[in-house]
Amino acid sequence: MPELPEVEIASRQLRGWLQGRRIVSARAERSRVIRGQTQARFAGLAGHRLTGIERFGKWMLLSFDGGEGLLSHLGMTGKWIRRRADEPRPSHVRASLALNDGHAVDYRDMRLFGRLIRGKTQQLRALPALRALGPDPLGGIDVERLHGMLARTRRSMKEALMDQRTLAGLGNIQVSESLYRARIDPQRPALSLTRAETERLASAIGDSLRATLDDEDSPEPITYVEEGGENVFLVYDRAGEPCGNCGTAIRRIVQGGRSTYYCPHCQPRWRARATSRTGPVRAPARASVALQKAARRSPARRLRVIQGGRASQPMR
DNA sequence: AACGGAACCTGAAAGC
DNA sequence: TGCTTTCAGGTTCCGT
Repeated sequence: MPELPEVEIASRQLRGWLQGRRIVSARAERSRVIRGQTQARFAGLAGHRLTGIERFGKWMLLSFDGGEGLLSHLGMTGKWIRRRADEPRPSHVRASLALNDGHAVDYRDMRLFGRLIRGKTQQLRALPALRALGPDPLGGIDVERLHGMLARTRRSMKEALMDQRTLAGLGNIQVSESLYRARIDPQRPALSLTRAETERLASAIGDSLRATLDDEDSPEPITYVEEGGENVFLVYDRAGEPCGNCGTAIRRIVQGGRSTYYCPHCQPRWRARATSRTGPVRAPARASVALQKAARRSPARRLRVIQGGRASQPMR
């Protein structure tokens, strides 16, 4: 389920779970998640302690003493979870770290699109997968650079923002959400974006990321975006529902094989030479009454609220 | 070099 | 009821 906000939450959780503990034993299943690597390499984490976790877009780099490292990408369905060591392992667990505090931290991934790469921290940092990434948007966006990146591709805004070299960490949800907030047509050629619009987009991306992060990191019941729960997004997965800003039905189209959601009124079809003087779409305080109603009528198909940091319903 | 599309996986939900 | 199709928040590879 992971885009930047979920990975950020995951890294904070991992930090809390691993910091100050020692890994008693480590094991990985033979699976796609570890591709060419041997299981013995994972076992080599035993005896080590976490020294830090960094996030680069959707990647997490866990550093351990002795220069050992573990690079983690959650793919589509990857997730780090924790249990007491004496509790049974859930399904789809591809790797486990047993700790000296009586807990085990598992990497669970149904669809196997995620990755775990073991190695020296130094080597991992040098991997092309990391080096090719654009800057992380949570640290603030360099508008000049973003404008430059967009200016050199003929692809649509949607596809340009999905490219991890543009900005690292945006995924299918955040791109739809950001373009909606910035009132930009997702089908518009990226190279047509003006400097002013790029500025608007940059702040929309920041707003969208922070909004999702806040939703998922609320102090009380921690809410993760997963199967079956409330849809906290403005347009994502809301085809047919009224736009919270103007009431027009949200539309779904497919770009680069992925769904894009947008409001045809707030994000009018761009035509060459069109001038744009519109301001950013403001997020309704929480969600408009209309949206909340709609959400109750038809709860999102595969978004589920998970509370207390644990899945309320194991994936089977 | 840049682009679009298929491939890689499993499971849930919708469609018939 | 049960079989088939569609869809899913990711990257990577391959042909044009």
